[in-house]
Parts: sequence; C-alpha cells; structure tokens
Amino acid sequence: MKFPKIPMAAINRLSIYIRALEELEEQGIKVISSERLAKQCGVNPAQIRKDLAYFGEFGVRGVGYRIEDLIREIKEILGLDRTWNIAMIGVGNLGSALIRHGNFIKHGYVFAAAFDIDPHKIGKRLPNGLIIHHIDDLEKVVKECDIHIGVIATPASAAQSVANQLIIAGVNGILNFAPAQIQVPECCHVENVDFTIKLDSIAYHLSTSGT
Amino acid sequence: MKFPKIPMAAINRLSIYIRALEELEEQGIKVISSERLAKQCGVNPAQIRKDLAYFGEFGVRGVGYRIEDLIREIKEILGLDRTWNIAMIGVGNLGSALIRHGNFIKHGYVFAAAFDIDPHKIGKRLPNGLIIHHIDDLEKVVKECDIHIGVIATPASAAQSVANQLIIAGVNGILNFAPAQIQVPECCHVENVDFTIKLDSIAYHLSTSGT
DNA sequence: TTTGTAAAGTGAATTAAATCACATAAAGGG
DNA sequence: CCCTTTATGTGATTTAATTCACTTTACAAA
Ligand SMILES: NC(=O)c1ccc[n+]([C@@H]2O[C@H](COP(=O)([O-])OP(=O)(O)OC[C@H]3O[C@@H](n4cnc5c(N)ncnc54)[C@H](O)[C@@H]3O)[C@@H](O)[C@H]2O)c1
Ligand SMILES: NC(=O)c1ccc[n+]([C@@H]2O[C@H](COP(=O)([O-])OP(=O)(O)OC[C@H]3O[C@@H](n4cnc5c(N)ncnc54)[C@H](O)[C@@H]3O)[C@@H](O)[C@H]2O)c1
Repeated sequence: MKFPKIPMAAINRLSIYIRALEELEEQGIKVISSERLAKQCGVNPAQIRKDLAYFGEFGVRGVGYRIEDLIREIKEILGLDRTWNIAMIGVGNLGSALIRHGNFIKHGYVFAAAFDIDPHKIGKRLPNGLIIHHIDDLEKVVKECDIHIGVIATPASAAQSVANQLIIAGVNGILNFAPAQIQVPECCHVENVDFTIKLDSIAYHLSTSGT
Repeated sequence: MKFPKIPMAAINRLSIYIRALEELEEQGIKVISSERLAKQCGVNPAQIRKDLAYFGEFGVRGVGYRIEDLIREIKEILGLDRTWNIAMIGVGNLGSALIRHGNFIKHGYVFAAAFDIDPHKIGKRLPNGLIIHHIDDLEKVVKECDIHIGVIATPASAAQSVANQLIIAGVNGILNFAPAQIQVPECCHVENVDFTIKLDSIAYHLSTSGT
C-alpha cells in the first residue's frame, strides 16, 4: 500500500478492535476472521481489513487473524507497547474518581503525579500513594516523573491556563474533561471528553423519534 | 431546503455551538457572524451555516445571528427545551462522581433515580437526596419518576444485562460508560463514552510525531 | 500433488461530509 | 430612494470515508 492519509476514525476503531480481541483471547479463541470480528464490533468486515491495511498485512488468507499476534501488532501501531505516565490536573470529584479507577493501568496508563491549586489539598496523599503537588511545580515534576500526557479535570475557567502550563512543561498530549475549547500549538494533541454533548445527542434522538 | 439526511456530526456540533453561544451571551454580546462563531468553535464558517440550514433559517443576511434567538432555536432542535430525567445505574466511583456533579442540571439533565445491586448500598441516601434503589425495582421507579435516559456506570460484565433491563423498563436513551459493546433494538439510542480510546488516540499521536 | 475453499488484501465504486463561491437579502449612509 | 456593505443561505465542487466486488494466497483434504 502506498502513502494514504490515515483517517482518525480508523485509529479510534483500532482501539475498539483491541478491546474485542482481548475479550476473545480470554475466551481461549486463537484465530478470528474479519467477518466475525466485525460482527462483534458492529462494523463492516471490509472496514477492518482496510483499517489494518493502512499499516501492513497481519492476517493469513483463507484463515483469518491470529488474535495474539494482532493484539501485539495493533498495540505497536498505537504506541501501546510501553507504559505512559500521566499527570492529573485538578483532584476534585472527577479527577479523584479517575485516579481511583483501576482500568487505566491495565492498558498501560499510569497516573504518575497529581496537581491542584487548592491549599487544603496540596501535600495530601491519595489512596494510591500519590502526593498532590501544587500546579506551579508542574514543570519540575513532569521532568522528574517522565510524564507525557496531562489530564485536565479542573473547572472550565482554569482549563486554558492549565493547558498552557502543560505545554510549557513539555507535555504534548492532553485529555480535557473541562467543557472548554482549549487552544494549543500544532505540536500538541488534545482530545476532549464532554458527556453533555453525548446526552444532547441522546435527547435529540429521543425527541425526533417520537418518544 | 428539501429533505436531507442530517449528519450525526452536525448534531454534535450544534451542542458545541450552544456552549460557545452561551459564553458569548454571558459576555453581553447580542449578535454574531458565522465567521466569528466558527473561529471560536474551531470549525469552518460554511459548516455552521450548513448545519443550521438543515433545520431552517435562523440568521439575518448582512448582520449575523441574534445569539439569544439562536440558542433558543438550537435547544428546540436538540430537544433541550425541557428537562430530561435520568437514572444512574451503578453508584460506584464514577456514578457517584457524576451524580455529585452540578453541571448536568444546568443543561436540563436531572438525576431522578439511582440504582445498584450491592446490598450495602441499597436504601442509602446520596448527598443530593436520592435513595439508591435495587436494580430490580428499575421498571417501577422508571415509571414513577418519568425517566427517559439511563446512564450505565456498572462494570462491563453487567452492562448488557442492565441495558436489557432499561429497555424493558421503556428507557430508549442510554449513555454507557462501561467498556462494553452493548446490543440494543432499533428503537433505542446508545452513546458510548470510553476514555481509554481517547488516551489511545493521544498515545498514537505522541508515538508517530516523534515524542 | 492436486484441487476446493475460505478469507485476506485491494482497486473501483459509492456514499457521505466538508468546503467553496456566489446569488441574495437586509441595514445603513449619503 | 438608491447604492454600498456585509454576511447569510445554498447549489456546485471537492475531499474524505466506507463499502463493494474481485483477486490472491494459504491451508487442508483427497
Ligand atoms: N464530575 C463530573 O462528573 C464531571 C462530568 C463532566 C464534566 N466534568 C468537568 O470536569 C471538571 C472537573 O469537575 P469536578 O466535578 O471534578 O470539579 P471539582 O470542583 O470537584 O474539582 C476541580 C478541582 O480543580 C482544582 N483546580 C481549580 N483550578 C485549578 C488550577 N488552575 N490548577 C489546578 N487545579 C485547579 C480545584 O481545586 C478542584 O480540586 C470540570 O470542568 C467539570 O465541568 C465533570
Ligand atoms: N471510574 C472511572 O474513572 C471510570 C473511567 C472509565 C470507565 N469507567 C467504567 O465505568 C464503570 C464504573 O466504574 P466505577 O469505577 O464506578 O466502578 P465501581 O466498581 O466503583 O462501581 C460499579 C458499581 O456498579 C454496581 N453494580 C454492579 N453490577 C450491577 C448491576 N447489575 N446493576 C446495578 N449495579 C451494579 C456495583 O455494586 C458498584 O457499586 C466501569 O465499567 C468502568 O470500567 C470508569
């Protein structure tokens, strides 16, 4: 295959495929066809084959994909053949729930540091052992802990300033939970999570389908 | 305009526009052009005009959009000219953080009931006054409280069974936080929220841009 | 070894979405 | 009252993503 632009949607689907493949592997299944995998993921079989074809040939014609190998290959494509250290900014309601959550570590994401601006929280120790640092120590701690991803769980009003601090500290990947549109330079990649947009979409569907 | 299929992406953008418009309104601005709004939302101006054109004509040529009116119109399009009662299923880490969060009510989403299966939690009262019901009382409570949306915040292993119960209870809108692909009938609309997919996307970008 | 079959890989066709570019309409000033 | 400015609304165009349909290849059974 030549040099195609890879659709972002394809990247996101790779994550979905991994989830399904890991589940199948747990069930002891060794090999799967694009057709069966597609059914499980709710997509078109050709879609799976094309998504994978952007990166190489991973299947065996007439047989299917060896699950163990495919998981490893996709993880390599996505950069998940390593762990990623994450900084949590804003240890409130949501931030502490995320840190407490055990699922991230299973996928190689490690909360390696936490930050807040509230004097009552600074210095406190979280259940998992992390100490809450002052946001002004961000740059120092990011270096020390080799952090590459920042999660913004502050109020929306602080989101842009926190993003700026992250970028100065050399963090180029941001997961933003605040309902704010943050501006970052080219080098930085931001993903936004906004539950209310999802709820709005549900509300739209319920309204238009006569419920 | 005739009868175009409306892209789902357009619906999601309407939510984004509302957020921006509400912010502008707070700043005392009355009227805005598609160009300025587009800048703020990080999209193409023609995109905004086209998205709105699916539903009618809301602007004034040569002038722009009256912000107050446009907010009202978009809310009506999305079905946000009312409140929506929500049931939280699974009052754990994440579920309780969501219930505690004040932002949903501002957008007209009300947590009207909470459910769990853990005997230690059933009957307990949450900070906001809600009592945690047993999941088996779902159908009854859904009727009593006029609930139309269910939020699944249980472990992935319980997600499908909870979804089934929601549908039997007559809930046709589901926001699913569990990392599971749930199957529902045509009449039901599901939105999935999976943070690890977003993290995977960040990892991919960091890996491929030589960081 | 040969042959039948299953399923990956892929160029072509289709479908969908985003953007352009211009005709159109409102507002304001001379 | 007309002319200029401005920004919407939209058909045409471009770009992107998905799906189809066929070719290729590996394997297994005879
Ligand atoms: N909690 C939820 O369920 C939920 C759901 C959707 C969206 N969100 C969004 O996530 C964000 C966090 O929500 P929350 O409920 O945890 O809020 P919260 O108020 O409980 O926590 C916010 C934390 O950020 C800290 N903070 C404020 N400014 C800061 C700064 N400049 N640097 C570092 N820390 C700072 C505060 O001290 C506080 O501890 C908000 O933007 C909210 O809109 C939350
Ligand atoms: N906490 C997070 O930050 C986070 C992040 C991403 C995804 N998730 C996902 O959200 C879900 C919930 O996460 P959590 O951290 O809150 O887990 P949790 O274990 O803290 O809470 C789950 C709750 O669901 C209840 N439950 C289990 N089976 C049930 C059933 N059949 N009916 C009703 N209630 C039931 C449990 O009793 C428990 O109270 C999980 O699927 C998790 O993977 C959580």
